[in-house]
This record gives sequence, structure tokens and C-alpha cells, in this order.
Amino acid sequence: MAVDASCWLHTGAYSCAYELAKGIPTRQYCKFAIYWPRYVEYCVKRISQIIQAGVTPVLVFDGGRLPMKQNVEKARAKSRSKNKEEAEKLVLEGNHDLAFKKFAEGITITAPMVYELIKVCKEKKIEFFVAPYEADAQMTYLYKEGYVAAIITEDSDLLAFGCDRVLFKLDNEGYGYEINMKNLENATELNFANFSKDMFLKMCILGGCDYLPSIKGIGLKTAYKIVKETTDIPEIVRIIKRDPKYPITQTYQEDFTRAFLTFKFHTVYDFNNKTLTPLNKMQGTPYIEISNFTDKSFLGPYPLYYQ
DNA sequence: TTGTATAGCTCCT
DNA sequence: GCTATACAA
Repeated sequence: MAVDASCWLHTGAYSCAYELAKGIPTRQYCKFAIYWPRYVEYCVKRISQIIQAGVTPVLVFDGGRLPMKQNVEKARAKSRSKNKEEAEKLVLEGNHDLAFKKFAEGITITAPMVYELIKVCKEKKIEFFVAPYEADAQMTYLYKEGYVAAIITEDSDLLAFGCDRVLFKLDNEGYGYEINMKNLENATELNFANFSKDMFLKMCILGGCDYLPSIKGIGLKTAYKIVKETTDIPEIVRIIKRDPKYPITQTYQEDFTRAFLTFKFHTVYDFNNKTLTPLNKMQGTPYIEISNFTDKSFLGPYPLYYQ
């Protein structure tokens, strides 16, 4: 199974949020045992657990930053530093409980922290990949290629990327939820019969994703209804424009298309050919859509797509 | 039905 | 980071 390494690093970092914020080492020392930083200890524990359960883990790390996500990442970084500042104040006030929570909210997983876990993977011969860009896309690729049976994560983006089998909320006892997209048509609240993967993705983007903020007044239910009416992007935008209650930017159709293509053509590592490849190889509509953009740098510094 | 605000949670002992 | 809940529009 592919494991979203960032999730475990983040949860592990929670256990030493204060030390990380203050730059205090979290590694224990003992003559007779090797200790890793506390956030790595947590990851190692989780890895051992799933190995014991008979699962071979493949850790996947986030890689380069995507230009599409810059706004989201800037906002997150700002909120994290604000939380750290607030935490410092709370420590001075003696409110240690709330301070810990603020420090926890201010957790940043840095590259050196990631590397600590990568070193452990090398020592313990645990397979891992560093995604060219987002781990979500890389894990989806591993699933689509049949290299992993499922994905362990907390991030619902995996479903938008088109991955069928995702395990959420996996706890220490090995309990969790499996979302299997093959059961989507059995959903009772909404009828997903004859709903394609692309329709599902377009619904997700309309409802708001990391690559495009949602329109005020449009949540998942409305997004579902719109996509049910038409799957054509210009037509979707026309439907939204028809209703004056939805505030929509001039560039929305372009922005929507860029978000859609960022999911479809996300650059991933092709482990068979040791090269980079788009997550989906296809001709037809998506290619026509991407050919409308002279600047394809939103797919990353070296955009890949099929002609 | 949706947005916003609010509060609670991840760790470990 | 995610999730649940209440309440207003």
C-alpha cells in the first residue's frame, strides 16, 4: 500500500510541536538503542504496525511546489506563523495547554525533517518515492499502474485524482475507513449512476479545491447538479453566469480549465522507465483544452502533456 | 443548501 | 491539517 508520508510526519510532529517550534532536539539518547527524532519514531511505529499486518508499505513524499498552489500555500504559511506568535504569547501568560494547541497548529514539515524519515527508509529497506510534485498524484499513479493495492492517507484529494481505493482514518489498532469509488453508484444521498471520473473531478473542482477557490454559494450539492446537467466546461461556466447570485471572476473558465488539467496532467515519476510522465496519457478533449494555453507552466517548471 | 464561526482532535503518559 | 456542530442568510 502507498502511504502518504506527510500525513504521518504531521501527526508525528504533533507529539513534539513545542520542541519543533523552539528548535529543541527531540531525539533521545541511549547507549543500547538508536533513537530517531520523535516525529520519526512515530512514523517508524506506524510502518512496523502495517508490516506486522502483512502489508508492504511504499512511502510517498511530497516533492516540488506547484505554481497552482502558491496562493493556498502562502495562506497556510501565514496562518502557521500567526499561530506560532500566538503560542509564544500564551507561554508567557502561563497558558500552556492552549499554547501547545497553537504550536501544533503552527507545525511546518521542513525538508530536513522529511530527510530524517527518508534515511530511516533507506536503513530499513522500506521502499519510498519522492513525488516530482504532489504525493497525491504520485500515489494515484502507483495505484493506477497496479503497483499498490490501496492508499493510506487523510487527504480526500486522492478521490478527485481518480484513485479508487483509499484508506482514511487508519488508527493504531488498524481500524479505518475504506472508500472504494467502485461503490460510488451505491450512494444513497446523490445518484452517481452514469457519473464518469471526469464528472466527479469537475464536481470536486466546482466545490472548491486547492487549485481553485470555490464560488460563494456553490457547495458540493450545487456542483453535483451543475455537472449532472452538462460536463462541458464552457457550458458549466455559462450555467453559473446565468444566475446573478453567483459572483464569478472574468477568468473563471480559464482558471477552472487550468485546475482540471492540473489534476489530469500532474507530473509523476514513472518507475518503470525512470522518467517523468503525465498522470494520465490521453488524447481528445483534454488535449484540445490544454492546447488553448500558450503558457503551460502551471503544470510545473517542466510541463508534460501528450500531443 | 451553503457559508461562517467555533470548538475539538492528532501525540504521549 | 481534518471533522462536527450551530446558526444565519
